[in-house]
Amino acid sequence: MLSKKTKYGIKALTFLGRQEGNTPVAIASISKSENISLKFLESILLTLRKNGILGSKKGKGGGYYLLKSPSEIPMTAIMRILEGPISMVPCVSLNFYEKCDDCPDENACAVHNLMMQVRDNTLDVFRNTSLADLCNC
Amino acid sequence: MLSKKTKYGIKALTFLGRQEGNTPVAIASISKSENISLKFLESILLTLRKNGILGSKKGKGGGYYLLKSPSEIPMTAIMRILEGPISMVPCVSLNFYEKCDDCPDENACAVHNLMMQVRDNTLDVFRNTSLADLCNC
DNA sequence: GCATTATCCTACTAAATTAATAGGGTAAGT
DNA sequence: ACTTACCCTATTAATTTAGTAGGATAATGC
Repeated sequence: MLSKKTKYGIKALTFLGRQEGNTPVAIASISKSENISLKFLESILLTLRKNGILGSKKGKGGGYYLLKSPSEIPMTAIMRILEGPISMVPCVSLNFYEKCDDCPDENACAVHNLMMQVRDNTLDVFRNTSLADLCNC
Repeated sequence: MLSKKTKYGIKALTFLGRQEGNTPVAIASISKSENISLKFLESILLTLRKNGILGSKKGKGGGYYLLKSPSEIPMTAIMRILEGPISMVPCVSLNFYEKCDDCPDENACAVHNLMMQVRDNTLDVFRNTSLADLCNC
């Protein structure tokens, strides 16, 4: 299941991508438009900023803005920052790999091989989708 | 993330599918072979039985066995019983649909449309895979 | 330079979910 | 009868998720 954090994060990014120009948008504006708890959203935008997706400006007229054009932000990046691994099991993760405790041989593991296929398919979607695609729908 | 419940359940089913004939296998055997906590596995196999995947036999020589041939058990069925929805958000789920609180219009929701694609791709994998495919690897 | 605005940041808490564990009940076989 | 092995409910511990609290910091405008 997708966490609310990721869901809200994507909605906020889409909202920012749809703005005219690249002027900062206050958290409160996004929060109201997208029905997201202000404080929760605050922490989400903070992690997006720390991970190089957003820039911010303090004080009056401040807020958050995209650092790149939406078409240059692939969904793989957003998903990994917000949700973590794209795979359903750590043992098939490219970026968050971990060995399973119970599994003596990964290549003989049915779950491993099945989830590898799922990962490849999911990855395909995220690799071929940028934030720009989400903004135009 | 895939729950341990689902992971263990798939491993147990694969183990059963690889057996010669269709004689009952004791929980304890599966538990040892696959390194799964006996009591936890017990509850997993119980739900698989209640959902028509497994049959069981009590007393000496008893245990669990598949009710159908592995090739007749699609992964969609197993996943839905063990893990629940295949979609990452309830609003794109075919079997477990739920409306989002925050979203006024699903068709205009970027998350909805993206996750629809992910669901279609994941579903494709599970629909085209049966337990038999997992047993032969 | 002071008031206002709005992000920054840490810590905490409540709720939900997951992963087990405990322990006795029930049926089948020898 | 006795043993084996599933049946079933309830409880608990650990983890994760979602959200809150409250002040610190920086920028802007008068």
